[in-house]
Amino acid sequence: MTEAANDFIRDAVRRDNEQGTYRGRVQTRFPPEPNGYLHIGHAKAIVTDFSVALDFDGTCNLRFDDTNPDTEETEYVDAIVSDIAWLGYEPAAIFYASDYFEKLYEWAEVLVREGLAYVDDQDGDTISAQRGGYGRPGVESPYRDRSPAENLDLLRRMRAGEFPDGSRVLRAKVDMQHENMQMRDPVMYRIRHSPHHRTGDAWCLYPTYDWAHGQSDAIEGVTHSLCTLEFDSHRVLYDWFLDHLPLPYDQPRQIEFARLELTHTVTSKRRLRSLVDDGVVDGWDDPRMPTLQGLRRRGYPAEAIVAFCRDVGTTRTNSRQSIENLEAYVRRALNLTAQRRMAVLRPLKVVVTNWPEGQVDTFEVANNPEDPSDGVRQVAFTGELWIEADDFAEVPPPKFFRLSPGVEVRLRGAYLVRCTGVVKDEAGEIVQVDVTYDPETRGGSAPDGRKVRSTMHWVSAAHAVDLEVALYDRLFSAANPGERTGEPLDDLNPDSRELVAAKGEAALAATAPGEVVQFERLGYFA
RNA sequence: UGGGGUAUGGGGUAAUUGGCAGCCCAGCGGAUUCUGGUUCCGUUAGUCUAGGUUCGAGUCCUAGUACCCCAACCA
Repeated sequence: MTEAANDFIRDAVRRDNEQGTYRGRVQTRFPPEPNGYLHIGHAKAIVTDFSVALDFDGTCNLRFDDTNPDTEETEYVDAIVSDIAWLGYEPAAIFYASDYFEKLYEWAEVLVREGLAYVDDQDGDTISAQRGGYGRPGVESPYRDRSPAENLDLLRRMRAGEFPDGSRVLRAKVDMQHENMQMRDPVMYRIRHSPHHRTGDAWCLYPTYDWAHGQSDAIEGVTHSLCTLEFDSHRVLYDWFLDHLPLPYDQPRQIEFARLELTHTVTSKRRLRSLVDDGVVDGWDDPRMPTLQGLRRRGYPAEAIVAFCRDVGTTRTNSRQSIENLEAYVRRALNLTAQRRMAVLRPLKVVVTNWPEGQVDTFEVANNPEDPSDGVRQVAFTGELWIEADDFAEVPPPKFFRLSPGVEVRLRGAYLVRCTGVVKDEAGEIVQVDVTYDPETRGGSAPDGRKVRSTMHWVSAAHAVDLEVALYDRLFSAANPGERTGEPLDDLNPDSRELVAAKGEAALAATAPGEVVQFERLGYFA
């Protein structure tokens, strides 16, 4: 055991180990359905599944829950595999529920022979109506008491493709009066003459989640099947199936935990898909999406996401984390590694009135003050600059330390300058600020030791580059060393461009040709 | 309407299982700082309600309240 983290899941595992339930073995799995891209909510499940296994020297598999051919695609499989790798986890093995279709079918025949499953000829609406409701018992299907022999014959013919979609299902024979709706003879197999992304046309019979999941766990030798809270009421059924089957390993245990929700963030695959399908965003990896690929392009380092998921903990309490908390982890990670650049989002022109005509000065600036080993860069200084409009106030409010008439400030890494006047247009808007620089303060410090209250970002007008393009590309490469997006903002739709500019209140520092780095918030949240 | 689950500062999450309610985010105050960043120090604020057991209750008991999940041939 590497870590002594404390939560109810680890407590349960520890207890199992003490009692020898699984002879000390710990095996989990992350079981996504390949019908969409992984999002921040999945990261929580991934971190939980993998870290519990790792903490107890166990293993965690990736298993695709591909039991519904109508919604699943290889594209999603590939994306999920690479997203998990990006987060830094390596599955012990990659499996598919579809690997087990034959075994599942074999086990279904076992239940049929024992009189624990039957073929129902009724349609979905009828079955649903017969199921009853909360506080209302269900009624038994007229086909419920078919003989095992007849059921076996029908099941085989279902598999052989003799019947059309929806005409028959295989149901578990449990209890139509059961207070738990999941136990009222749940459907195990439905007929679906659809090609499957892996098994092609081999099957026209597909297992439901309930019939596939626990059995897949058992086949793989999973010990602790961690899932989210909404499956709590399925646990009785999970156990019921397993109780009646000849399992190759010890019977796995399902443990539920609360999913991760974030404020201002949509984590419903259905709604995310519609954003993609309706063209509201450019794709699943649009930086505005809460998908792992979107967050990655937004500049979130994987380790920040993992640390966040670990620290919010695993509980059975439904809750919603604030996006600010996640961002705090992102900032913490980026602060250590991100190279700084000066940037100006809302430019205001500054003219250095005593600057020698045509002179260009070059300064060497540290890329990252937090990490001196990260090198330096050259930044050009001229007599015509841009500063952030917010950094100037003609009439400074209380506690405003930046530029205003008569006040001296430091232009980061360059010179101390003092404001000598403003230029306004006919409408009275300030269009230019005049300053004088002190040649003795080259590099930003005064020989006489005098202090200034503020240090500001600046950009040489002649040397500045398009922030939007730089911002997007740099954010990506800051989080993914060595890579570039290859598609700067020009390739994004106009809306997203504006959003980047408006919301990228990059705590930025610095601006030098072409680069941006640290930021506080960037993105789009509904 | 029946069953299941969950309640700890503004948002999250701990408490050696009955023994000083701790930590993160946010807020506030201060120090440092060539990023109003970072870092450091300090600080505000909490056990759903009402009873009960106990020397002692977030934890145990009783009765309430609020919220979440379940009636797909989705997962």
